Amino acid sequence: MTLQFTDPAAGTPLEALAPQDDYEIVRRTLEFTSERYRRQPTLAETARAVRVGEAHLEAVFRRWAGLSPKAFLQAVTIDHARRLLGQGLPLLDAAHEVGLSGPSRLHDLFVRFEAMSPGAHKERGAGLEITYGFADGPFGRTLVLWTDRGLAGIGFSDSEHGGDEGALRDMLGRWPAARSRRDDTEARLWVARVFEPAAWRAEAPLRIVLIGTNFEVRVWERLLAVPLGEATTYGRLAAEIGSPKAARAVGAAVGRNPISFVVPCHRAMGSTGALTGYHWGLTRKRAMLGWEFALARPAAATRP
DNA sequence: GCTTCTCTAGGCC
DNA sequence: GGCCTAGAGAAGC
Repeated sequence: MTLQFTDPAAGTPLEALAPQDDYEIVRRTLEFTSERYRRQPTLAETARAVRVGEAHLEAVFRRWAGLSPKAFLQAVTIDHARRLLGQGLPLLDAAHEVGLSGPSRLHDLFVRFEAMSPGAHKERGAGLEITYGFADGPFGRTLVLWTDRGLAGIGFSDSEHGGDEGALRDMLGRWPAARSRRDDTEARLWVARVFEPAAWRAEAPLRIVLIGTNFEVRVWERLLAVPLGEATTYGRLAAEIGSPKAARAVGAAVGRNPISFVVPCHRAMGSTGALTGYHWGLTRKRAMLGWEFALARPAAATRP
């Protein structure tokens, strides 16, 4: 399927890959292995539990992440998370314009954000015109919401979250006074733009609108500055926005992030490297981190 | 190592 | 004020 992306800010036609069917196998693999992380199961055991052949499992992972199942699963262990945190991130000084991706972030999803005024937020989305739609993506069935100013929300539909209806209620419920209409065709274009690394280009930044309280928006902006393939902690985020003791409040704000994946709340974890939580399920958080790990280290992907 | 306890900040009603 | 958190660190096992 070939998709033409119509956002004037982003522009080029691109092939949609979105191997959404592979995600189900990846998800089951992650669930199985994280249940028994003490004793890492072999490929054969995993394939049996996921009810696919070993060769198929291998092929799915290579197609989906560009890594062997073994390499992928190593990338989502707690040890690896600790190593990510150990690297540390340079603190940005207060004057630094966070959120806007610089040219140095070659592999990242380039984003230009706009924050919704507190006034507009108080009115619970009154006056907002939201279009939404569902499309398949690499992390399952994806709900996208947008306004004429850019992308406003991303959520996921699965049985744990009440299917399409539950996901929609969750997302639209954040702006109950907004008017909304559905457009699945354009939603497919958004999903292709967001989840296709080839479309991440500095000269065609993704426009997003952050709609939240001042505090929430500050946390989300800071999250946008965490590079792909790296991780941070809630405590570190708190220190970076100038409230070093507010780790818990930061966690709450991160949990309310409306634009999942784009605002990389999956790159935030507890101080021990434990994943601690994710609005759309810990398995999905783990999958996103592993997927990004593969993307950030293409060299490691090809090594046996 | 994991679990429990205590002290938290901030948002929201 | 009171009530929630996708927290953190110490203490105990």
